[in-house]
Amino acid sequence: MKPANLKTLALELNLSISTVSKALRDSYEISQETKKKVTDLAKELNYQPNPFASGLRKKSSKTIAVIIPEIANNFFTLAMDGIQVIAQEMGYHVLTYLTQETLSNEIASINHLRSGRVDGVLMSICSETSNNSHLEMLNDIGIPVVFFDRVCENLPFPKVTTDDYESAFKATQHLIDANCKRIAFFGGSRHLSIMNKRRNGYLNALEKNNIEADPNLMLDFNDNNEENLQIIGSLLSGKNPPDGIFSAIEKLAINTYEICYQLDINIPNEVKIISFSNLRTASFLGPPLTTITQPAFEIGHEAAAILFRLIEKKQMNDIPDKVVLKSTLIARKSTL
Amino acid sequence: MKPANLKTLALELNLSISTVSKALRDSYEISQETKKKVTDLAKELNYQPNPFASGLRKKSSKTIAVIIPEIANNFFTLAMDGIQVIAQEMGYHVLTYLTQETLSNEIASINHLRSGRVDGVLMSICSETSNNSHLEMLNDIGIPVVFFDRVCENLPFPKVTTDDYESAFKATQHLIDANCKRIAFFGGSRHLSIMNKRRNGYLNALEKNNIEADPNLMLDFNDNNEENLQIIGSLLSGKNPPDGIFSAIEKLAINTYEICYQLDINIPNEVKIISFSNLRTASFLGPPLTTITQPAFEIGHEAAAILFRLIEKKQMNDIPDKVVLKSTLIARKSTL
DNA sequence: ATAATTTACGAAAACGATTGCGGTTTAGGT
DNA sequence: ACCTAAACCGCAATCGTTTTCGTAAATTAT
Repeated sequence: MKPANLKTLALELNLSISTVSKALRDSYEISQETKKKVTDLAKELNYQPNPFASGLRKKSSKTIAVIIPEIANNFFTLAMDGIQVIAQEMGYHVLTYLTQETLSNEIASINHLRSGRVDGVLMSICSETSNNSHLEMLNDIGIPVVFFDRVCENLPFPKVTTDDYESAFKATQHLIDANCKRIAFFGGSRHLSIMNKRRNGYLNALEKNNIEADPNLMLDFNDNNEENLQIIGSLLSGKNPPDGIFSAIEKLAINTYEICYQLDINIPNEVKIISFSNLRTASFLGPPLTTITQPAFEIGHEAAAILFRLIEKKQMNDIPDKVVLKSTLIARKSTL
Repeated sequence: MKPANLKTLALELNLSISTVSKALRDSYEISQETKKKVTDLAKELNYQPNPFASGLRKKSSKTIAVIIPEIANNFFTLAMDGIQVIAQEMGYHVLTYLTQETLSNEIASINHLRSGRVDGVLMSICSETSNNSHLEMLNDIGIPVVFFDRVCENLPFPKVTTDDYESAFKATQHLIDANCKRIAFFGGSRHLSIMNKRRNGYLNALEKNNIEADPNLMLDFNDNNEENLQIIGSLLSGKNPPDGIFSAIEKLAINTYEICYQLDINIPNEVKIISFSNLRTASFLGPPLTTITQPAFEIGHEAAAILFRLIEKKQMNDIPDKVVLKSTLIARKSTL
């Protein structure tokens, strides 16, 4: 059964297509009487405007794109939830693109958006993104963009993040306060500004406590899980292992648990662990994991809220350049 | 900067719009020479066909919709990953709609699809969905649909699920083998066929072992987390508590852990737990949780694969009515 | 009663890509 | 030299909606 269109309605009501269109959009040019007849019939036939036709004509799609590295990740899942909630409220549709931490995918995704498919973009860059010529293209296109979490610092788009530096500082201080002497940092790609901020927070906390940073304890991990397990394994089973670990990535904390279980290393007695994490089961791990928990839902929600303001060009005056939402340190047994 | 369109290319090359269009679509009517000139320029100007224009004309959008109850759920997240991977491969875009377990949202989402916005739909129904007049509408529209996990049995769409009955049977048998005498079943909405299958697997396993089912031990939960915690709490702290729990829903198992921590109930000594779950940290919980793990990624991937076959009308002969992928029982300490 | 508005609607041109059809050129056959 | 057919390309309609503009009728003002 073909869906009803303006022509159908117009024919049925002996009106012109343009009148029907205007009636549905509540134009002042149309009488109340006619409007009622039109909207009634539209409801009866369950008329939905063809999004391609109106998109073509109006050059707006009521659709946004979300470009993220991965979805099977508690942070991004929660952020996505925050995005979806407000998008649904505002009557927007959400297209998702996963880059799988791969630059070529990121470029391909952005290329899809050149054609006006979406009215705006929410984005968290992938770990391979070092130069940003493809991101500058977003600027050329002139489409509203808001970065969240993994932002690109030197681009003129609003950014929603958490207080990475401060949180990392606190996390490290927390380990120091727990009497750790050799604190390792588990980080990710050096291309990501959030990683550098977290690393700096770690370094400055060490410095403030007159602890010399040991390069052997600062590890950068990539996306290869097997390799990461090996690296952690050899660190923990080697000589001079750390007695505290600050993981900037949730996955690495879980990997560490796995290795500790394998090597029968006691957490927190032999090594304490704190990690950036949105794991809902952090409290029920063996032992419960001390976490820095980002307000992931709120980050997504806020980023989307800003994007919609940009798209609808309302309150353009108070569009913030940066929004920083605070993470919370939740102390649990893994650092006791 | 406006994106290039056919007119731009045609003007630049002194060709007609139709020639350019045909050249890009590799039509036999166009000479190799011209094709090369056109594709070269298209690449140079980074031409992307306007999706609204071609969607309007061709009545196809290269887009699919995924309608799921929630995204902050390990199963759906992984399924989503499986869907995205194949969609990206096939050059399709993915629109996501979350119903938040609410029927009205489900109806609203489906209504959005009446207008040809998408070429196909992947769907897992929400727990409030009892009657399915709105789903039958999908049939009227004539759009390809594939159900996964939470399927609607009496609709003529392909369904991808796991072996819910058998897995539930095995799970219950596993508890019986672990010497549990009073085994509780934690389920969800009775509207969902997968819940009924899991409940039946539980009941039949009891029956086969000559254990009489105790209605007080069969609990149906809704989406209210606080309430659920209370119910579990009063069950476990009441008289005649269960010595084994089979949870058909991951969230309820986590809730149970929370209550056990609160009430200082020892798992597995006082109560053993097994749960349907895609928790990546199941092995590291205190104690590690015995799980029935669904092949979530594969379910999403397979459902999407079938949908694309339907959309592209290829191999229509061997479109399966049902695909059942097996879950695996992974025994861990919570049932030791 | 006539002029000036206002109200209510329709005609038609966009938006950009696709495609059937018709037309022109070129090559090949006789 | 003429004819045929293949190769190559452009015209124009089409998809459904939006929007500008024009205009008749109804209302108000003079």
